[in-house]
Amino acid sequence: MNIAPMPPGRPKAFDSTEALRAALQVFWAKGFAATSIGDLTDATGLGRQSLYNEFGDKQKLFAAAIQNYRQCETATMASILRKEASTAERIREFFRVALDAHFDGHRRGCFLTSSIAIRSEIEPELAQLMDEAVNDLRRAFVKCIQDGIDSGEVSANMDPEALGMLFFTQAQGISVVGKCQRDRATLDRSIEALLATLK
Amino acid sequence: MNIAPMPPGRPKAFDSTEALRAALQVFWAKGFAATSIGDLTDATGLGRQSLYNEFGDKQKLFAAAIQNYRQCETATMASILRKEASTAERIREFFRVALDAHFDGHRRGCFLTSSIAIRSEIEPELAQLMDEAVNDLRRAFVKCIQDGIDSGEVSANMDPEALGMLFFTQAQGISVVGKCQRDRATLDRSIEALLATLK
DNA sequence: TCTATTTTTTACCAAACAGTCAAAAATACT
DNA sequence: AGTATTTTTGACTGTTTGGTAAAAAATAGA
Repeated sequence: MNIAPMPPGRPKAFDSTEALRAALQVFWAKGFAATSIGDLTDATGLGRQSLYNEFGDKQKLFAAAIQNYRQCETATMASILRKEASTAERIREFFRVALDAHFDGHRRGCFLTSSIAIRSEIEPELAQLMDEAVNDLRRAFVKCIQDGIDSGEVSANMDPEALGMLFFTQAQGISVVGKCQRDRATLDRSIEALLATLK
Repeated sequence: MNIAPMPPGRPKAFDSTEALRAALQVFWAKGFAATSIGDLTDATGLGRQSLYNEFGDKQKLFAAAIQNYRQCETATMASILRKEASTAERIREFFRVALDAHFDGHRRGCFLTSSIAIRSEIEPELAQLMDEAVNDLRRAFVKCIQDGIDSGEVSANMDPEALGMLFFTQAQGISVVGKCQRDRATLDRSIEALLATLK
């Protein structure tokens, strides 16, 4: 495998995905409409023109941020639901990690959840992108339930689509509720109550 | 009881709460940051100056919209949880009404849910307002569970705070998920699965 | 009809906005 | 060293923004 030959012209003074991650943080913290190009150049360190050269306009950059979030954060969370463990244990771990990240850190909730909540601020073409990204997680929940049915852990009478949707919706809800509810213990107990549906 | 004496000066050409409701619709549809004063004057029919005279600035108007939503929509939904029926039946009815309104109508989700999701767009003083408003609903769920425990319908081993939080979070989640999930039937079945936690 | 008071209308402002252009700077290749 | 190519810099544009000022219009009471 050859190393890519150096292209002619002045080399870029920034790392593209690093800049994208910085932009994502701003969109995540402020939302699409409330984020200005100035906010983005500040956060990325890129000059205005460099930002436009690299990512196109504000909306294209937002789309790229969604994609990056999907590939990094969403994929990581979904992978928890595919671990080698019982269905209940995987789901418990999912919510534990989600709540840890939330309460120990940013308290910003899921970027996709917030983006969907304000989707009307943005163009409809982006809506589809958000739907696809968030559906990765829903499908992962459904698959996790199905695994439990296959292994006999979960009753075969159960409806994996409905149960998957239930857990998925709860995850979305927590992303919102976590912003205005600082009592984590009650949220932990509510998840334990939810896990009882598997029995 | 006397009728209010007509004040001096030119009479207002609009109804204040009617204008507020129109403004609420715009904020609900577009979000705070993406709503311009022009959008608001268009929707209310008020002149720019009349809008400022009546409601103060954009943020104060948004606060008034939240209050109105709390008193109308949130209160109506919470009252379903206090009806004369079993705990399970009240909750089932709650979600039925919520999903009916969503899928038959605007598909905009709960105004409070969306506002909380983008709360960083707005001033922190408004955050408290949103928290209080949405907590009305959480408390209504807790009370509904407690009623079930008192009547013997729900096991006394259950934790009403945790279960109330569970249902409340699910309601918030549905408000988001409903925007990108057009399969209502699965949502209905997920609610039935959730109601099984009461047994 | 005149005065006091309030709302409406119209015009306006400075700031912020998204996006563009053209010149300057930095590199690879010859 | 010179040329081709690309990125960076900094200025610029027309528009939209939230908010305000002042005059015009509409009413009650005298």
